[in-house]
Amino acid sequence: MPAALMSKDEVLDRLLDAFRDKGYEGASLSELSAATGLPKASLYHYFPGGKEEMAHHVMAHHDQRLAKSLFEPLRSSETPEKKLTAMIDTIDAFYEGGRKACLLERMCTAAERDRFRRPLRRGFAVWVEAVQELCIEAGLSRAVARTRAEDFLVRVEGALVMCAGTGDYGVFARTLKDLRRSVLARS
Amino acid sequence: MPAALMSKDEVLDRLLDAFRDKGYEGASLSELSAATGLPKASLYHYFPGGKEEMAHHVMAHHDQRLAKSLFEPLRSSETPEKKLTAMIDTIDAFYEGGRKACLLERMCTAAERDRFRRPLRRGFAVWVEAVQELCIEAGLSRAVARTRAEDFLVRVEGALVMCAGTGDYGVFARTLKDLRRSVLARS
DNA sequence: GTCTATAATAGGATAGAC
DNA sequence: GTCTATCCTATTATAGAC
Repeated sequence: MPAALMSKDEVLDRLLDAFRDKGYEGASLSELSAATGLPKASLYHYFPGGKEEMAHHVMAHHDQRLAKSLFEPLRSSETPEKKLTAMIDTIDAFYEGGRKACLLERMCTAAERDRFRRPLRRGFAVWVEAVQELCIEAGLSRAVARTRAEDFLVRVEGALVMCAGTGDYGVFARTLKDLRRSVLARS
Repeated sequence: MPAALMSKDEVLDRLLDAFRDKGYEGASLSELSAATGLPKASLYHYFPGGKEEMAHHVMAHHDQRLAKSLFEPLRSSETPEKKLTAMIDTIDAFYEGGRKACLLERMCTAAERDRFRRPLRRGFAVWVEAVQELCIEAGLSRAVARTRAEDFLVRVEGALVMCAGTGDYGVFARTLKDLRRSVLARS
């Protein structure tokens, strides 16, 4: 990628930041250029398909990051409770307490969302399945685990929307706090 | 507004639809023109401030609609349980079972969101307060009612995001079903 | 491989006839 | 009040020098 000044991951990190801050249509090539420090023509050199290709690569990069920071720790030999705690801590950090938006949410509310249907479905599905497995491990039935996992995502995404709309980040903190105690609970 | 061919409310309804479908940056003037049947110049005649003014009027119109369909019924003399049921039925219809997006969510994830901070805060606040009052009426403490109400909004918004991302509208149905029984519950 | 300069197009906004 | 025709700017995208 950029000679050796910046790694591919570094570039993708910055594009990810730009997309999740501004959204797909909101992130202009000028901003993507500024965010990466690369002139537009250089971006096109790496991503001949333009903005759409950048977004696809960013989504794949996002998958990687979640896989490493969120899902990999779930495969450890800790108790489900400890793994849940770790996951929620990571989520809190990743979204900076509700101050940063979710890439998936930004992409699925984009006017061009149809072009990203596959990676979006996949992105949500992978996450839901990870939480579901954790619930199963904690002794919940497959069906209950599934709805718990979907509800988990619903509340994280919803809390991020509320924070963006109101500026009250306490909602995110309280949502995570409640999820810590409710996700794996019996009954 | 348009001579007498279309009422102001009709125009605003169509603009509302366009904005909540495409988002603020995604809804181009050409699309807004097509959605209303009015040429761009006519739109500028009614909204001299352009797209930003249109969005502000649409948000005010949205407030009106929610006030009438969601909040007004809450002032009836029915039981809180019945009023909650009515509210959730209305929500289900308004979002077409999760197939239609929320205007507030679309606007607060817009790149230009700063220009709509006031109406966004207000839009969320009015809604939260309405649900909070309902919870208080049902016998919950002010503090509990507040978190219940915020959680209500969090889950509605989150379910809409999940539906948009996955195409699985069962999530919205299940979320509403769960809210019907949990929002006013004691404990 | 990298960047300056520029083309092509779409978007927001207006002029001015009717 | 309404619409056709047009302007200006920003945006995506590319050519081509180095």
